[in-house]
Formats: sequence, structure tokens, C-alpha cells
Amino acid sequence: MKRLATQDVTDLIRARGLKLTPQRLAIVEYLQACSGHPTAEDVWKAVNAKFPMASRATVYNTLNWLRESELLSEIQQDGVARFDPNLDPHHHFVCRACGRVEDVDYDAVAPWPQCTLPDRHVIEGFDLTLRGLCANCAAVAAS
Amino acid sequence: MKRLATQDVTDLIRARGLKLTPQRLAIVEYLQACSGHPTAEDVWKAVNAKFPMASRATVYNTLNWLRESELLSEIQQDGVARFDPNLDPHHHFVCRACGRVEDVDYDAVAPWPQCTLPDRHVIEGFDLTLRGLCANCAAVAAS
DNA sequence: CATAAGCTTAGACTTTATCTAAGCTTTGAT
DNA sequence: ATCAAAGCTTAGATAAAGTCTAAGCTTATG
Repeated sequence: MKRLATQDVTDLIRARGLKLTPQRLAIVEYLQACSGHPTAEDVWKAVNAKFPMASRATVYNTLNWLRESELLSEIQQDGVARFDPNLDPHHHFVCRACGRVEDVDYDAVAPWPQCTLPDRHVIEGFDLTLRGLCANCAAVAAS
Repeated sequence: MKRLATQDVTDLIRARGLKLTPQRLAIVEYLQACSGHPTAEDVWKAVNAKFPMASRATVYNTLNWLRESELLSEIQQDGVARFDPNLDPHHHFVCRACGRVEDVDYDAVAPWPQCTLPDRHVIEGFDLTLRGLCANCAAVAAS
């Protein structure tokens, strides 16, 4: 199970001549430890616990840079950006009742079938988002 | 090929005791005629051609109400909301080079395979977004 | 330990979308 | 056709999310 790792971040920082600041480390550590898919605001609040002076700009800069380096991916839920430190290829399940986003293992869905797109499209990847009721909300709805 | 239709809108307006205003009609007509996936801003500009006084609030109210009535669906592209008047079930293809979003016929993708989700999730639907290069951009890249 | 490059901060700014109060339009009844 | 009630539209204020900037500070390196 591959996930955002401090080692990968420090390697990348060295390779690109960037600086390893405590704020960046705090952001990475929070993302490593969190379950689920925090918003930029969530990350900012968590970092503020350690660095009350931390600016939103620092959080956004770091999140964007991690995303561009493909150490983090971004998903959209109701128009709000959320960040996903799970680097294994996976899908998402969004519960329409509680709004929670769960990761769905790549192998929980049978192998991807043939696509016959018109013209000469080059397909490089895809996102799959399943929608419905999560186990909790389905149980509540049934009772 | 099912698509947002004036008749459906007027029926719904009557059924719910709402008012059929020229502004709403202009919005619906633009959405019917447009190709692609306009943003709220695009819709506002188009409506302004006929009603220079039209407020953004009217446009947003109408788009939200059409969406809630499932006469229109909303997609997110780079964190920007876009509206999709195509009511046939379909997927999307996003070109990484030009950013354009194309509709992909439901049947262009082979029938949906089995999902074995953990627990008792209730799957009601799914979104599939293919990513890569569109025919144009692939041709440019190859040359 | 000094330097250069890069980073962080606070706050202004931008964009996208929603809310509000006042006046206007549509609808249905007369 | 006319009127009242309900609902709609408008302009502008407000909110939320994210980006940008200038100044000073921190990190990495020799």
C-alpha cells in the first residue's frame, strides 16, 4: 500500500534544490497520518496546531507542489478540492447521504473493459467515482 | 438522444407552480443550443446578449434549479463548475492538452463489470472520466 | 559562519457563487 | 381585461476558496 512518504518528499526536495522547512514537514506528516481526504482548510488547521503563524499561502504552495510532483492527488467533491495521500491506483465511492468519500481498491472493480472511442484519442488514464449509500447510511435508511 | 427540452421545463414549471419568465427561457434556449459544457459565466454572457440587465443571481438560481430537477447535470473541471445539458447517460473525456471535455457515449465503453465493494454499500450510479489527448492534440503532438 | 537562494508571513486581491431587500412580472381568479 | 398574491429579478453586499506580493527570515552549502 503506497502512500505519501516523508522519504519521497525529502528525496525530491534534495533532487530539486528545495528547502526542507518545518512547515513542509508538518504538512507532510499530517497528510501521512490522516485518514480520508482533507481539504486545504483541514490541512491548514492541523498545521496551525504546531505553527500558529502558518500562512494559508504556505499550505497551498506545498499542496500544489506535492500534487505537481504526483506525491498527492486532488479530487473534487461538491466543488471543493480535497487531497488524497493514497498513491495506489484506486477509485472513489461518494455517499450521497453523509458525503463521505471512501477509497475503493482498484481490484474491487473488475479489469477495465475495451473502450472504442471515436477518432484517434489517446487514453492515458481514467477516474471512476461510484455513487450511492455507504454501509452506515444504508443501515440507517433501512431502519 | 435526450437533451434538456423546453417542453420538460414548462411542464415542470406548471407542475410546481413556478413562473415562466423570459430570462429562464433564454437560459434554457442557450443550454439547448450550446455544444459542449458551458460555465455559469458562459450562460450569463449568452443571456446578457438578450437581457443586458440579467443578474448573475438569476442565472445561478435557474441553473441550480434545473440541476436539482435533473434536467441538467454539473461536472467539475479544474475546480470550475460546468453544466451539461446532455441527459443521455454518458461518460466524459478530458484532454490534458487543450482541456476540452467531450461526451463519450455510454455504449462506447463495454458493459460495466462486477464491483465487489466491502460491507453493504448501495451503488446507485457512477461517473467515469477518461483522460488523455483528444484527436486534435494527439495529431499536433505527433507532428 | 557568511552567502545566496528559497521560503514564510500577513494581508490584499481575484474568482466563483450565494444572499438580501426592494420593486417588478407572471399566473390564476374574477 | 383586471387584480391580487406569489414568485421572480435586480444590484449590490457578502462569503468562500485560492492566489499573489513585498518584506524579512530560514535553510543549505562552501
